[in-house]
Amino acid sequence: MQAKDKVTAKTGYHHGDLRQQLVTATRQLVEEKGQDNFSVSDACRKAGVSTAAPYRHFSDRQEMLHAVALEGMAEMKTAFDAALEGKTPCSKDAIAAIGEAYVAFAVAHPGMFRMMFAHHDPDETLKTRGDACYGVLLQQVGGFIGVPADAEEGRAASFPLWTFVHGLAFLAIDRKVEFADMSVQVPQMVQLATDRLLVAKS
Amino acid sequence: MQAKDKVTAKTGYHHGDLRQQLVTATRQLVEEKGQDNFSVSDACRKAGVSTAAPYRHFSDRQEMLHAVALEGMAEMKTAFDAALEGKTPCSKDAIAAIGEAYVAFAVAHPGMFRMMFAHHDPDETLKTRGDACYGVLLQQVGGFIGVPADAEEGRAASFPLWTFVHGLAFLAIDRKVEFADMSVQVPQMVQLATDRLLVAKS
DNA sequence: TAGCTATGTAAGAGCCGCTAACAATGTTAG
DNA sequence: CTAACATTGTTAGCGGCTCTTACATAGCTA
Repeated sequence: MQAKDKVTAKTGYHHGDLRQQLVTATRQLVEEKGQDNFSVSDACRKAGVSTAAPYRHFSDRQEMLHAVALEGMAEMKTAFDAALEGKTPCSKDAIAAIGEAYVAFAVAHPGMFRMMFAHHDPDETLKTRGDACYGVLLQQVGGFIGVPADAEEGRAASFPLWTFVHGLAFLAIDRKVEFADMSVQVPQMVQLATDRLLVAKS
Repeated sequence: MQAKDKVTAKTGYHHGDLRQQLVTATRQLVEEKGQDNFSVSDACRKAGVSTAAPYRHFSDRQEMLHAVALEGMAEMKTAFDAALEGKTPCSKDAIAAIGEAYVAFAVAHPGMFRMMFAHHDPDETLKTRGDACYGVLLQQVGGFIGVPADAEEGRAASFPLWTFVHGLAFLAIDRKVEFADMSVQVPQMVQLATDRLLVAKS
């Protein structure tokens, strides 16, 4: 690979999979430099195409960033499912594991995580994928307290947990708290919050 | 006032208080359009000066945004002090009032609030003012559980509360949760979390 | 009032987002 | 097989942005 950091080499005039390559490039740049300092031109240089090429696949710069948010939300769902493996379903342990995975995901992909939750006006797809993530928690909590996954009672019990790990995630990635050993202290915090906040009746 | 939205009229060649006027303009624009869509040129138009003028007072665009974050952090401290008035010092009620004020501040000034917590590399002043805000909570919690305001035990008891309201604030301003009546439900949530999370021994 | 410092403007370099016109390639109907 | 069309790339360029340089104006002080 001659050019540093090219996402892939171009094979000919047509690219094959430019859209996904641009998403990947955007994602890398967002993590490296933050979404404020990301430029479409940067992504084009990484993908090895002209600066006009992205507009065949995205309506504007914002939509490129949005595509990264979508990708992130899908990956977080996968991370949640993985976190549950080996846990007793609907146990407090399983529920805490989701919270730990949430913060771990944010810390591993801070730029992408921020975009997943930035308020973009009209986006049903992102909301749907977000609901799928939240659904993993709802199901475990519902089972734990003995109500259907979509019951209002389950939502009331789940929301404080989400709120807590969401706050912890942002404090961690914005460096408002310094953990001596994040891989120890974050799970501790999450387990403490789960113990305190998770009760059948809210 | 002829030009729409001018922050103040210019009196002559020299301005008098351009720095503060630019901060105010920046703040207004950040709230209206978000920090991504804020431009130095916009702020100049609002202040009625040339686009080169800000660079006599700020090193770059980022520093203008930073000045807004500083202003916000000072105002949040004031809001905390105001929230404590009429409350029994070091009561659970007082502690919950700080949390409610935290979320209310974020909802009232979402653009500024986001900047107050965006991770900017080397900024001691912002951290100091942030510590002053956190100090209000630490003092109340310390008093509640009966330890000095700077005791490690007080920090351990306060941090989960901060984490929770921080998460609630971001979920609210990013519209990830829709409250039927925010002025009712947010205090309920905060009081619930305070009850559950605030115990003497962590 | 002369000189110094502070703070404004004008002009422009360089980058970016995005568009319009065009070119190369892939696809499909006859 | 080929002509027509759809797709997806390029080149060139407009307008706007950040920030710098050189200069102009105004307030302060000796």
